[in-house]
Amino acid sequence: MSAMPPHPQTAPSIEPTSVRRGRPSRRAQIFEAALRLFRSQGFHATSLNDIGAAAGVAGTAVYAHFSTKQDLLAEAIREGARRISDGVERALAEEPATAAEALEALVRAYVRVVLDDADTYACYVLELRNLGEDVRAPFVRSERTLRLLWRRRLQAVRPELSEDHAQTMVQMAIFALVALCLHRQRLNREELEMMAVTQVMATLEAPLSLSNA
Amino acid sequence: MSAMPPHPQTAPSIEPTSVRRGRPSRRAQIFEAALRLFRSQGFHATSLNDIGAAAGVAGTAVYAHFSTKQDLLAEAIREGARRISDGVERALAEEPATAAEALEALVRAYVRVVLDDADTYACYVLELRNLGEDVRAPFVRSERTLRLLWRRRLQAVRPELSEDHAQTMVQMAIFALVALCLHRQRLNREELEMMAVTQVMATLEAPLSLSNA
DNA sequence: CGAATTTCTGAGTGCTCACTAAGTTAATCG
DNA sequence: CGATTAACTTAGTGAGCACTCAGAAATTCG
Repeated sequence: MSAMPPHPQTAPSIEPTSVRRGRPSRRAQIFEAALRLFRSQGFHATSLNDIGAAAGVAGTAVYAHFSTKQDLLAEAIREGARRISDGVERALAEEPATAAEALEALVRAYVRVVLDDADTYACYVLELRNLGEDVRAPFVRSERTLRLLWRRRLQAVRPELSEDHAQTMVQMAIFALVALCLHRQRLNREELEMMAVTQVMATLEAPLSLSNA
Repeated sequence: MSAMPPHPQTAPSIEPTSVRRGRPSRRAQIFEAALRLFRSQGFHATSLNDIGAAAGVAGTAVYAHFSTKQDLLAEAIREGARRISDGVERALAEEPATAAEALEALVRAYVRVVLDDADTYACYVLELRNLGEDVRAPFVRSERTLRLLWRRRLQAVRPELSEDHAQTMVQMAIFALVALCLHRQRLNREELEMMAVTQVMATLEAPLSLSNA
């Protein structure tokens, strides 16, 4: 049915400003510093001076590139949404043979975003509530659409699941991935991706009742 | 070996104040309101006026029961640590027959805390970083001890796992549970406990490499 | 090089918020 | 009931913060 949740806003993407001679522009430096701080300390515990200092400028220099602190967060979250959306879109294009493979493609798409853009994804998940209602709403909607996609693919594999069960399982699965972008893991990228996909798939495919000794 | 991580501080527990005629004391009302707000908005986004209002008093009335806003959070987290600790202690006392049962007892202990004290546990996990270094340190230590316990019990079931793999799996498992205390689920308590234990056990017992089609 | 524009700085400004102080209401108890 | 104490309120206070502004560097470009 629905192809993809639309991007909440057609983002100016990360680089509307002049790209200086080579290396990362100030804007990008500030943006990444902010992401890092938002993830490690949280939005409200991070001041503009903190961000400026981490990017090597005075706090007020941020205003040359972003209109407001919330705008900085909004752009971070927009970026997170974009990456998830892109990843999922690619997963949707795969046309897998079985329902299980379809689900796995989705899981893998998420895992890759989480591992490759840990700061971004952490903000996307944990700091969304700090956006003003108006800015937040479209992201919440697109999140809902994504979770619906997860649920459908899960229910395709396991038709016996109720909506509520599937919903809860999806939430647990997605949150298990959040663990990977909060504290850095000691495993290398390859191992992590493999393992994360496997673990999450195991969660989703587990029978509902205990079957052990 | 080590029986249990010691409670970071011998807490005054929730009720040192006079218990008024029946019903919850003001202190408890304030404490619960704070927990609820800390979970839903985060520590820094919650003002003392918010807390007071939610408890039916003026913001400054909080100071009659708690010395500082941080102290309120500290007590919330202390309570979370205490409940986890108690639950785990009870799980340790079970003397299960197999390693898998031992692991499951641990998982179940966590699930019960998460489901029964959602607000408390959410604060414990997500707001710990907002405590000052000095207050935070003992909690971080006891957390480390608990994760070590998880890892040992997991490795008892699956000796082939490396430390790093086991560590990451434990983090994912624990975080999957956090999903349950953030947004309220529509399933009833019974179903949730059953399902959560099953899902987490499935994660932990899944083979490391993909085995599907 | 010189002018135009962007980037950055440091000194503000006003607001919010944690916390204090002083006085009032409510509860406890002899 | 009257006195003592705890609980609460209203009105502050000071600090920190997001954000503004005017000018200084730095960069771009003719």
